[in-house]
Amino acid sequence: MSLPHAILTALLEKPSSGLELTRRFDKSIGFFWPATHQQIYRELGKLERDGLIRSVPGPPSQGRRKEYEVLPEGRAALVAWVAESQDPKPLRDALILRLRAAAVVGAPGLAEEFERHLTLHRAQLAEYRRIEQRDFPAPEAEGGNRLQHLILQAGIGLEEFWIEWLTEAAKVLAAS
Amino acid sequence: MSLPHAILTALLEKPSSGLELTRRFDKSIGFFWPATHQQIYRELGKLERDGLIRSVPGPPSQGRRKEYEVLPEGRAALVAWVAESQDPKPLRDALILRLRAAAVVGAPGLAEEFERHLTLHRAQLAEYRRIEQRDFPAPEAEGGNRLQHLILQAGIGLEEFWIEWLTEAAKVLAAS
DNA sequence: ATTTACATGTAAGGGGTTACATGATTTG
DNA sequence: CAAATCATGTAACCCCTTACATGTAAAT
Repeated sequence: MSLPHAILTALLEKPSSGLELTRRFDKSIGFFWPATHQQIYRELGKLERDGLIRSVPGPPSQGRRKEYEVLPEGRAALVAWVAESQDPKPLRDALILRLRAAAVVGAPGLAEEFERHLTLHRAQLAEYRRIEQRDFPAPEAEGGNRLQHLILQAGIGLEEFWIEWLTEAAKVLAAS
Repeated sequence: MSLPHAILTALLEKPSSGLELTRRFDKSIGFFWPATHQQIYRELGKLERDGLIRSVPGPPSQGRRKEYEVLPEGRAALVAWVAESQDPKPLRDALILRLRAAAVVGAPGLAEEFERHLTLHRAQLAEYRRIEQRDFPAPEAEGGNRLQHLILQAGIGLEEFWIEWLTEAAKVLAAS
């Protein structure tokens, strides 16, 4: 039940159409909850049926832009969801799994794959750092954007971890 | 397509029945690719139909233990999969999402949730450390179990990251 | 014999991924 | 007016999750 609440969050910040939401996801919320336009349209339909959002009035027709805004019921649902008790989802990582398989059947070709992932993670880290310098140039006091910075720091920390681990693992793989 | 290869890996280490596999998953491969017995039985059926594994002969009947072993085709499929080019799956984390929502609608109740997650991650880290001391007491030379240790270190490093980040975030939430 | 544990399986539903379809608007 | 772009939507498939169902073997 995360995607609908991600959409409510985005719509509260700024009422938008489905395609706008898709684009905004691609450069902010999508960093930790990606979604395609198909998912987003489907959820927008459900949220409207459930009375949590509404589209601003106008002649309904396919292909015509529809702007959505959050209703009070939607905001209340989001507040409730934030405080819910939810266990963390267990890790599920295919690359670690492949390393595990390599320990059994051998690792030809896997070292290159680790190098490739290293490059991707370095690029992602660079993007996060760029955003950090743009949005948080100075040490902030208390306030709303302190939380935003924490979120970005989670992304940065995770990428740093993967880069460190992949570097060590690539070294071991190259030696084997 | 990760689960079938996880099963092939486990079956190569030791031919097993479905229930045995489920239990072995719970304390090794399941740490980074969890699976329930329903998933495992389904995949075992597919893998057998595809000719990658076989069940040792015997009278077929429901409720009777069936032991599976990997065929040469199965091993070949696993080797090919290890060397495949696969992009890393983007992060998808509900707790970060909730923090993002909290930055918009407020954070009542979220601090407790962060404390709870902290406890869970500390417990997981403790379990990993216990396994590490049991399986890798001395610094190893090169060899197969160097890869196994790397895998465990990934789990440890991730838990350490989350503990560090959750601690900082809980501090900020408490102050807000 | 009945209960308990073992073992395999079915069914329904949710969410994500990919490919495709269609209408509306803008641009040359 | 033709093409490109914008915008919304459908359909099929796969995997995971949860709840439930059924048969077999061992224990008392």
